[in-house]
Amino acid sequence: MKKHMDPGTPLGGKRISAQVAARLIEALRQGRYTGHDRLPSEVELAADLGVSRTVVRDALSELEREGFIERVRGIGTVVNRDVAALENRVDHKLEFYSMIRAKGCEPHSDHLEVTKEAADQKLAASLCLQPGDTVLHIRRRVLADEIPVLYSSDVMPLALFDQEKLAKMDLSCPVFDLLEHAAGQQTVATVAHIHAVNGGGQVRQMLGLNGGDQALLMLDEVFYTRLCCPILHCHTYYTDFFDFSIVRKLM
Amino acid sequence: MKKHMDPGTPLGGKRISAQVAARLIEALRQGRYTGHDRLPSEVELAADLGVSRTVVRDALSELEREGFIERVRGIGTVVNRDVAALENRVDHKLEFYSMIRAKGCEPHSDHLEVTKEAADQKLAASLCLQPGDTVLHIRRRVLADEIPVLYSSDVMPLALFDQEKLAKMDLSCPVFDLLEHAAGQQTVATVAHIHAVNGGGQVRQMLGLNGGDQALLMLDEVFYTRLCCPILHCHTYYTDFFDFSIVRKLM
DNA sequence: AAGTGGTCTAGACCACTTC
DNA sequence: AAGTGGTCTAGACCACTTG
Repeated sequence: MKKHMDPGTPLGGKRISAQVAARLIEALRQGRYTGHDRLPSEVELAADLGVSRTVVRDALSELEREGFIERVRGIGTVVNRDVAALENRVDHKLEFYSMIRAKGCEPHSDHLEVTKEAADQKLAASLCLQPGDTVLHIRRRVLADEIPVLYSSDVMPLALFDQEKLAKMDLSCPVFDLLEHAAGQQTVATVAHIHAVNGGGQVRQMLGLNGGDQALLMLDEVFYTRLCCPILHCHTYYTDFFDFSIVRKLM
Repeated sequence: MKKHMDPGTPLGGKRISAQVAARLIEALRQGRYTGHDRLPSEVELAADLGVSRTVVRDALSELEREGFIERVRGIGTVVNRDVAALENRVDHKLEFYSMIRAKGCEPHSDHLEVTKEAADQKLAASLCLQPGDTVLHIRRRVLADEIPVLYSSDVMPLALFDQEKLAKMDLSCPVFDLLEHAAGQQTVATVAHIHAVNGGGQVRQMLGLNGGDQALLMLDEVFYTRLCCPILHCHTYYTDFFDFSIVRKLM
């Protein structure tokens, strides 16, 4: 009998179901199956690609989770024509600089403020600290060309960091780089609260909105490591420069 | 040899993996595993519950998709202490009336406006119609006790409906009931765009905000059937009465 | 009756973490 | 070495839709 296919390939490697998923997503983005069209059946895909039906189902589960398709018993796998084209999905990773470049602008940031402060009770609770523990507070604004588009305030437990490494780093880099390189931590999920606000005088001034009546979208967000430990609390104020989208599954 | 467990039970029935998932979620909500605690291992759960590891993994996949847990190779299944307590998750179904009751208020709606209009090009595109096709337009505001908390504008293709059934219905009911009972359609997913706005004079007046400077959260949202057909376009303006949350997976 | 996706079992091997 | 989750195969039967 033929040897089984290699299972358990490393995550960064050539996981078969991920390959299949990526291939299908790419096909969708290029409009191969759009309209009210359907994908080939699971058995057909399995045969075409020379893998088991389970692999195909794993790949399709990925696509379904992301909203690209719906699977209907007795019917088939249906494509959502609109989802593949979405940008800035709040349910995915958001990278300020990429988002700005995607709109044809050149991103940069200024008004950087780095302080070490004592955590108040509320903040301590959200980051699993004791009130009074020291946190690293980084505030900045980000601009697209010369237009201010967001203001952010990031808070991390100072104890997380290797102080020597931290001292050597450029604090104007994304906080995720700080966490990764000076604290050895990665974030994999967040809990965010979404608000529409005016932002108060200082934030509005930073964003050049004093005098106008433009509302701001504010995300109040805690980031977690893969071990579900909260390590970052962000407040981010966005102008209407960005168009955020989200795919909701009504379960 | 022992007979296999019954597979393929109907969706509304007693699907084993869903039972396991529900049971685990309930345990999490009651704080059984919270803290930085872990769930029992997959093999252990499988043995405890008398099912295959696949069933357990299916259930855990569900929990992971919803953000309740993270699964870490070589470590185990870690619980996110904060997610189980979340309310009003934008990545789930939102029911106005339940949300209002959950805050201890009594919901009702008024200022209902029902019209039949011709779809402009933009609207037609979002609902897969021809420009000029007739749409059913329903506007209303919703109050918590006597406080206005949201204003919504819902648009559906008129052709979808059985006109006789529609005529018999109470148009002040949720649009989802109209779609289900007069058009035989259910929505399973949406694509939403999130904006912070002021809302303009009419909306602000409806929400009793003229004079103040409170910003509004606006969701511009298209609803799809399980066959990925767009059947409903909503614009909803929320005051800060609600606190919307979302779990983001950074993939 | 035939074809579709949905669920489940059983068994195997892999990669990662901890001891 | 032992234990964890991750991936894959193979096979079975079920529920739903269509002809």
